[in-house]
Amino acid sequence: MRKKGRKGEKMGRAPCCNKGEVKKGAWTPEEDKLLVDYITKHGHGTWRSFPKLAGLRRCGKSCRLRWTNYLRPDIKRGAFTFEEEQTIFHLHSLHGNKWAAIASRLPGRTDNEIKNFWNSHLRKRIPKSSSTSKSADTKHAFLPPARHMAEVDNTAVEAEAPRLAMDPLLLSPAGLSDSNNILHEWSSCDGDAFQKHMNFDKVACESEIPTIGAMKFESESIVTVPHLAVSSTSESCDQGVIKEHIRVKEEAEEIVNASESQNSFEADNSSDITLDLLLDIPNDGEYLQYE
DNA sequence: AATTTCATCAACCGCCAGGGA
DNA sequence: CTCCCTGGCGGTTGATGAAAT
Repeated sequence: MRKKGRKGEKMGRAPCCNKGEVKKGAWTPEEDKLLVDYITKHGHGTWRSFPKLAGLRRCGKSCRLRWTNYLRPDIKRGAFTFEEEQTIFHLHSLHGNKWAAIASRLPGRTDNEIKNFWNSHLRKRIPKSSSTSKSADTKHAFLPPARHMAEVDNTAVEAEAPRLAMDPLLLSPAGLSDSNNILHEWSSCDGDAFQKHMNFDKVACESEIPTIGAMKFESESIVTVPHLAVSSTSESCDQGVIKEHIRVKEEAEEIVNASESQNSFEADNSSDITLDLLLDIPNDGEYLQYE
């Protein structure tokens, strides 16, 4: 939702500060000291007026960012721990790229830091689209072609919602008009499957890739079905993944069957198709031939 | 040793939501 | 109710150093 410009003003956003007068780029130790000293003594007050008061030739926004991302005393620096990685994966599976929300659950870590860590480290462990999975390097190969929840952020869900709502296999009598509800429901399903597969991954593959749930929309609820997405470096691990995947599919079948018994509006032969859609399994079992 | 490529991360940019006038 | 200001957020960029050639 864009807001209207000011009366009598050209459309377009007014700059937050005079670009000609403010300094940009890396902060110097002197600037850091000025910023910290002032905030320590007076607090930051209004960020817009902060630079002038603190004697800095910086944009207020830049000052805020420098403080919140780097100079704040409670910031924890250094490598992320395994537990933190797990937490990030978990929260990302729930919230998508809501870095601030994720950061709020990781004391001492900033949204910027988490975002960078995700983009430079964790994202690489997520499978690319199934069409490219076969040619992907085997070091970070995934079975089967699965869609990580990381890719199902708000935008994706919103983009998918109309299509899903029109999909006869997934059609819900209640409709899917509100993607926030989808996310909400999704979030409310937090946990067990994810944790289970995190543990599985850890034991079987020493991998930290979480799983996701595939969604099936029912009249008043969403059923989540666990999904495998495992980074693998060994054949034995792949075998384990396949077995686990089969087991998960069986579990999913039970869930789908149970739901279908309450939703007779669906086509009779839809369950298998729906299940495969839920699991993103190619019909020809192509992924099983994966090398 | 020089050059190129890659990875990381601090910082910037533009958009949005919330609140006050 | 509308407009405006501010803080906050997420995506992207660019500087820098490390690794590879």
